[in-house]
Amino acid sequence: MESKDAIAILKSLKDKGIRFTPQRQAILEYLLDTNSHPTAEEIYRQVKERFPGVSLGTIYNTLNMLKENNFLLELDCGEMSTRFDGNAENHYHVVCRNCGKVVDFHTDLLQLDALATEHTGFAIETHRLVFYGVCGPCREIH
Amino acid sequence: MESKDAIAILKSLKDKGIRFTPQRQAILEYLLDTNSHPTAEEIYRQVKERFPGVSLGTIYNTLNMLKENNFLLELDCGEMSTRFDGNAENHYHVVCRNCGKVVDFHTDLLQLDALATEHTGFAIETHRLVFYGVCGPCREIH
DNA sequence: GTCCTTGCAAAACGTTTGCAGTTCA
DNA sequence: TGAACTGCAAACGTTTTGCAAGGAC
Repeated sequence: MESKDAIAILKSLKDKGIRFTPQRQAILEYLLDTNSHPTAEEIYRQVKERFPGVSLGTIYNTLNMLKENNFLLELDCGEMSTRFDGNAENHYHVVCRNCGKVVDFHTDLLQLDALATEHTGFAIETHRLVFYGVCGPCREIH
Repeated sequence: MESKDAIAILKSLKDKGIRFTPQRQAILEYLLDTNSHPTAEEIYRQVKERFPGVSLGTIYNTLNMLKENNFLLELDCGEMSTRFDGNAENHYHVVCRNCGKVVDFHTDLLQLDALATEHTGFAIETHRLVFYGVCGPCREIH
């Protein structure tokens, strides 16, 4: 069902001395299984249902480990708190100013990096693009 | 020297019942005069040199007021803390992964909004685009 | 057996809020 | 005069850190 496999990812990290723990497996499986862009607190609540004793510290520990290894994307969604995206592949986000919903949007805009390099002389490695607006359902209400 | 005038901006806000205070003038003048994308703390330190008694609360108060009135842009620069840009016109940012420098980069990419609307059905109002890479000087060192 | 990871609690961090006194209009 | 604003300090929510116990390899 999942395009990526939590177990495979964790095993691939063993070379770096990163250990496979059931908590990490549960966190990663949840992240790969959802497309809801959860906050750290939401991840904590979900994982706690399978691991009642898990601590928020472990959630942050694992999120930071995954971020450092590029298996996780951290999103800044305007005024909402930080959210996480288990899909670190190239895609963009659209945030509803009214209900806070975050939607993925896949397209290929690699030419933007070349444009930025040309203007600034930086060696551009990546970019982050977020759109803000009002989603379909919220437009009907207002 | 400045393209915008702090006094003119503050006077234009009087209609909304927003008062002109010397602290606000000092904060706005500093923001318009710098292109260094300061953090709230940096703004506080700078303004305190002219107003030794100014409080960090007043800095945040003023920054929020300016944000609400679209005279200020709030930036999320990856792992660094929030930074502010006194130039709220359409432009993009390039962040150096090595030294943290933030550089402006002006270009017109309004067609991106149309692309996002087409893909998602949102009424897109604005977008935020940040590039990450390594700046010229840092490339020479490494 | 080693040392990485865990849970817990306290601390740190950036930002917001409450309040009494002050200032602008 | 009266509402808006100030400085100060306490509170807030999120994230990080310290440490002793536990678990992976």
